Amino acid sequence: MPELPEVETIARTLRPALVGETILTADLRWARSLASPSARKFKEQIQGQNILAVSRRAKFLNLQLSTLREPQGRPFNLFVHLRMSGDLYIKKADAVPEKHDRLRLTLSNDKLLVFNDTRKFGRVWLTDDPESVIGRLGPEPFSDEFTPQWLYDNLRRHHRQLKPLLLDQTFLAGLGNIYTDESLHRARLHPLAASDAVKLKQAERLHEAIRAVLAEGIRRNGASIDWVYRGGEFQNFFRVYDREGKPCPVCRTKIQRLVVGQRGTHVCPKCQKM
DNA sequence: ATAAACGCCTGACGGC
DNA sequence: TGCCGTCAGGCGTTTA
Repeated sequence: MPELPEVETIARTLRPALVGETILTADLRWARSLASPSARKFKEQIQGQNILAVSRRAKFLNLQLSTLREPQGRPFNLFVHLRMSGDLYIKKADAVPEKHDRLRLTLSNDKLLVFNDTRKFGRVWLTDDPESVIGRLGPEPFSDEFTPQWLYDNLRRHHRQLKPLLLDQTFLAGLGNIYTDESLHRARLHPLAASDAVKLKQAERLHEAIRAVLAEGIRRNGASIDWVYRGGEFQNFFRVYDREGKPCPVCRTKIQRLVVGQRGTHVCPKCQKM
C-alpha cells in the first residue's frame, strides 16, 4: 500500500491522537506480524510505554517511547512497516476486532491503536536499537543530503536500471512503485535507462521531479487505490501510473505498461526515450 | 555487482 | 454461479 506520502499522511494523522498516550496492553492476533522481539518480550516491554513522538523514516512509522521502568537503559522505539496492505488507525477501546486486525494496542483514554493488514506482509519491531531496523536506508528525499549533485554522483556509482535503483531503499528512502513511475515521467527518463548513463541535466530534472511528485502526494494526503481508501486524493492526479492506454497528459500519446524488476511500470513512449 | 525468480498473503477483477 | 489466471502501493532470500 503505502509509500512515503501515504506513511507521512498517517504519521501526521496519528500524531495528535497518540502523543502523550500510554500503551497499556498488546493483543497480537497474527504472530508473524511481529518481526522482533518474541511475543512474550514484546507484551512485557510495550506495557506502560509512553508515546513521546510519532515520526516517519522512509516508509517506516516510528513511535518514540519512554518509560519510568529503565531510566538508565536506552528508550524503546516501535517501528511499523505497512508493506502492501497495512494500515494503522485509532479506534475506541471497545471496538470489535476486524478480520485483518493483526495487532491491537490499548491506550489510556479508552483508545486503541490498530494495525490492520490484509495480506500479512507488514511488520512491527520494538527495539532499543533503531539502527538495527532503519540503519541501512538511503537519504530522505527532503533532506539536505539529497541534492542534484548527490543524485548524479550516486546514480553514476552504480550500473543499474534506473527504476529498480530508485526503488532500492538503501539507495534513496521512500519511493515505491507509484511515485517512481510518476517521477520518471516528470523527469522524462526511461525506467530501463542505465543509471551510469544519466547526464547531470537529467539528474537535476529527476531530483526536481522526485521532490515535486512526493510533495504533491503529501499535499493530497497520499493515494488511495485498490480496496484501501484512507481519504487521500492523489490517485486522481496520476499522470502515468495505472493509466495504460490513456493519453499522456503532456503529449497525448497512449501510456504503455511494461514490467521492470517484476513491477508493473508505466511510461509515455514519446516523452520517455531510452 | 546486478538482476531475475520466487516466496510471503489475501482479495478483486475479467474471461470463460 | 463458479473456476481460473492475473494483478496489486513491498521486500527478503536464493539463484544465475
